[in-house]
Amino acid sequence: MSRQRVTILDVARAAGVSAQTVSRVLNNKGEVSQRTREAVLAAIRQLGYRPDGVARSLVTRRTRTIGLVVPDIANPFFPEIARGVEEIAQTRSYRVFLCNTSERPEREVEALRALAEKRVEGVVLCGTRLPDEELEPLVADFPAVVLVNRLLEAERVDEVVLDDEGGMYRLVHWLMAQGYRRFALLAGPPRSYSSQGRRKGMQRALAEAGGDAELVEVIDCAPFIQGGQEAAEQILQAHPESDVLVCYNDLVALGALRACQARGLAVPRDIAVTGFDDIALAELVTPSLTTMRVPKQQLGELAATLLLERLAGRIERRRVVLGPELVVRSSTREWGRVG
Amino acid sequence: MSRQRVTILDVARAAGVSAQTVSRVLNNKGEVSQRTREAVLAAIRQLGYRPDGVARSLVTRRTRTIGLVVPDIANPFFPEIARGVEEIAQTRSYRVFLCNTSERPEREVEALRALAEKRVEGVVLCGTRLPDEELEPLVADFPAVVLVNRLLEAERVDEVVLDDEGGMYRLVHWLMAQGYRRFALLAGPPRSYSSQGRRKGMQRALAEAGGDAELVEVIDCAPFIQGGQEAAEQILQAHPESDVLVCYNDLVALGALRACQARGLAVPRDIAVTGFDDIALAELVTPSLTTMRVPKQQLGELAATLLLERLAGRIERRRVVLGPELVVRSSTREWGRVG
DNA sequence: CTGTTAGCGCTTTCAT
DNA sequence: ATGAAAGCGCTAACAG
Repeated sequence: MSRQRVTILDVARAAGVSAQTVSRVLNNKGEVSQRTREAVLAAIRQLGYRPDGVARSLVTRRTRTIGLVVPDIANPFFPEIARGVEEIAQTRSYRVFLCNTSERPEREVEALRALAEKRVEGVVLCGTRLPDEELEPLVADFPAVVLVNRLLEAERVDEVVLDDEGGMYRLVHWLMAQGYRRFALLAGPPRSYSSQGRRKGMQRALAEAGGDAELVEVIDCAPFIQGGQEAAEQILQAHPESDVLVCYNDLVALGALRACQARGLAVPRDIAVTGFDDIALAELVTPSLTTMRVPKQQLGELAATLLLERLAGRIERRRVVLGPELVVRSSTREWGRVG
Repeated sequence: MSRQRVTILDVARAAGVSAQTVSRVLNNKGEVSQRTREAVLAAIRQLGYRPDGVARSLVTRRTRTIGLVVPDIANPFFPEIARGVEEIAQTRSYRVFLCNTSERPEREVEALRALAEKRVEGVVLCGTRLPDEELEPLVADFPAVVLVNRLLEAERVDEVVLDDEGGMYRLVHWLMAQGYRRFALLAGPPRSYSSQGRRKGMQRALAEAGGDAELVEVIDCAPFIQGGQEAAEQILQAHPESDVLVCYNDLVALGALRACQARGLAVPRDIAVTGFDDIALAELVTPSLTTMRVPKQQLGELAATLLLERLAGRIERRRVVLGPELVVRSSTREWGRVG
């Protein structure tokens, strides 16, 4: 393998034409006679020529590249989003830089800076922890930005958000219909956008119920199994009268399940547990989780679609709201079986 | 936000120096007086200048970019690998293109072509399905390639592989020590590298046992829950005397678990089930899975490390073999409790 | 310590 | 239908 790359000029010489003509057949631009086209193609094949995307990008000022920034690709919420983004991008010959921030805001900043220097045409930014005033100058560096599960009033920024509040409202509403009355909320990280929406949904549902149902306790927790387990232990200790642990997400719900098990409580007989997100785990654990399904891949597809639309020229901002869907499984009792 | 990018020349003019001097302070190269350095820095800040990585790459011939090709990022095996790769890459200021092939060989080819045009410096290629003769010319396009779980004798190619055979051998050996004698193998896709190794491990362990233990049936299956369930159903039907279903991976084992459940068989009392990989699910399902833990993130970290080492100048080829580790959980009976 | 010149590999513009 | 010239934004090489 030659370390010296073959360039468009080598091809031109081999085919006995100018570089310009080679460029034309490469890009199907301008008229080229059948004869020359074939000669050029033959030379390309023979030399194993591959156009240099870097040089091309420098002059066209397009990189056909976007960035995807996620807190943690190993968190089961994000791989499906990544797949959705990649899937759409690749249909339009875009490539995706994956940036993992390990949940650290400073690494978000760093990733965004690096992506800007790489001249990506746009960025899909998921679950950012950055405050508005930090985010604003950062997103201004890109021709297009789509925020997933975060709002920001800024030019050239579109948003794909989940209706967290509505989702939680419907879940709690349904739980009340099953006869549940004493709710404990394992609320997730207080500063997260999703967490705030889900809290509101819970509050709204309870407010509507009047004095009929009550929120026994709200406790913040890390959005992982461990966080859920610890939060649940506290709640079971302080408020054994709770009859359902409503969890920020499925991982927290798994932790809650374990805490119940550890105290010898049967789910859903003694106490119910609900999740949120519907990650793959949710239906595979025992008992399987009643949860709100978040269309994760669709979230990613939509984000990429909005990004590419804007790159294609759309000016006005768009915000798309996706609704989660109730999935009833075994971690809650069915209507009529409430004790 | 100005759509017209500010260039190094703008900075130079603003600071009253040449472009070269700006370049020097940007790259900390050559001596620059404190005074000018500050003037340049001030101009950079004031103009909001960001160096253009594309232009820079064109002249330096380095993109500080690598590619990561995976069959399916939503398959729980790969996100951790991706995290490992990204983690290492980012410590050296490299960025990672994520390419999802949806398990389709033609998309692997396409991804590799695109990465070559983007002039990535190297590629980490996971679980490729391409035959040697197709793979060879493709990898020749890159200064460095690391194959994960696949071997290929080719220049500038390093390999990170799992000791599938040894892992399966140890698992079966341990199962025999627990008293298991009639093995059924849900073997995964016959052409996969991992699958072949795991089959061999099983055969070697049984061969050593002499007539003491037997392989009741080997059945190929898709490496997912569904595939495992179907395969297990066939086996339970045709060979109800089997006393352990040894599964290609954890997902297959989950399918097997379901098939057992569907037939009213208790695991591990009536029949045992084992997995492979130790994805997050393995410890969360009921019964939790006895499995071989594959150090997935480490696989990714190692792959990226080898890649960067080669880019840094290493010439000789390296093959690193990682050993999986037995994790005993509840889907098998413990020694002494064999009925 | 700083500037000048050249050129990375390609496409754009303008001729012919 | 094809070619020549210019230049994208940067750094390498050399000069001073």
